[in-house]
Amino acid sequence: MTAIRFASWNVNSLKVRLPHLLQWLKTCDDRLEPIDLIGLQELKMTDDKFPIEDLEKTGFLSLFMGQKTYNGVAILVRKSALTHLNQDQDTAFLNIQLNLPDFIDDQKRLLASTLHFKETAPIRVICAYFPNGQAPGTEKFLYKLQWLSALKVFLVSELQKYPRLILMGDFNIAPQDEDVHDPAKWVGQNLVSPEERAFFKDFQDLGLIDSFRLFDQEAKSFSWWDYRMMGFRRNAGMRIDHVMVSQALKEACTACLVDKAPRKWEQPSDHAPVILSLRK
DNA sequence: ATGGCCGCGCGTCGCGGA
Repeated sequence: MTAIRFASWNVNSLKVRLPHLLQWLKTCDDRLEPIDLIGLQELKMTDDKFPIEDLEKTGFLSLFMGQKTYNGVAILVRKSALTHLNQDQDTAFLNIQLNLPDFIDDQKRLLASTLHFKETAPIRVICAYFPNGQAPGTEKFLYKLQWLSALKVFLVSELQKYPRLILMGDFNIAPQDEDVHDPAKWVGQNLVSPEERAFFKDFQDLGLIDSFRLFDQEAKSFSWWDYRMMGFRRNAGMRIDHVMVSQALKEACTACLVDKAPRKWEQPSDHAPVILSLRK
C-alpha cells in the first residue's frame, strides 16, 4: 500500500445514508482505490444511534460526536491502514479535540485527531461542518463569522503543533467564482460573500492548500447540488466541500476529485464525497 | 415562475439546510 485516501462527505443524515456510505466504500474497494479515512458531516443523530458495529464490520473504527436533528461529525478510519500499535479504539484516535477550544457552542461541528498510518509520519485530521450562515446580515451569519474566527485561531495553534495537517469538511464557502454555477446571480450572497471568502483566504495564508486546485479539473466541478430545481441534472451546484492540506503534505498529494456517482443513486445526499489521495 | 426538495420532530407544518 503506497497511498492513503482521505474522503470528506456531508451525508445529510447518517441514519438515512448509511446504506449509501457502505455501498460507496465498497465501490471504492472494488475499484482498488479503498478509502482509508472518511470525515462525515451532518450525522443528524445522537451518539446512541451511531452505527458503530456496521462500520466495524466494514473494517472501520469511529470517532463521532452527534446531536439530535442537526449537525454531528465523525471520523472513520480503516483499522488495517493504521500501524499495529494503533489498531484499537483507544489508540487509533490520539489527541482528540471536540469542537473549537475557547468557543462555547452547543452545536457539534468539529472533531480533530492524530492518526498513525503505516509507513508514514502521523497526520493530524480536522473534520468540520462549518455553519451555513443562512444569509448575510442574519444572526446565523454572525454566528458563522464568529465560528470562522475561532477556527482561525485554532488552526494557528494546530499548525504549530502538527505540521502535517488536513482540514476537511463542509466549509459552506465557495472560495472562487469558478466554484459557483452562476456567479452573477450569487454575488454577495451566503456561501460566496466577501467576508466568508476572506476567511478562506486567511486559511490559505496560514499555509493550507485547497488540494482540489492542485490538479486539473473539469470546468464547473461542484460538490453540492440543491435538491430543488433539478439542481444536479442541470449541474447547478457549488463547490463548498473541501480538503485542505498543510505545506508539509503538499508534495505528497497525487489526486483530488469529487465522486459524483453516489449523487445519482436513489435517495442521495445533496453533497458528493471529495477524495484526496496522498503518496506515502 | 424568486419556487419547486429533503430530513427531522412528537409531527400531520415549521424549521433548517445551502
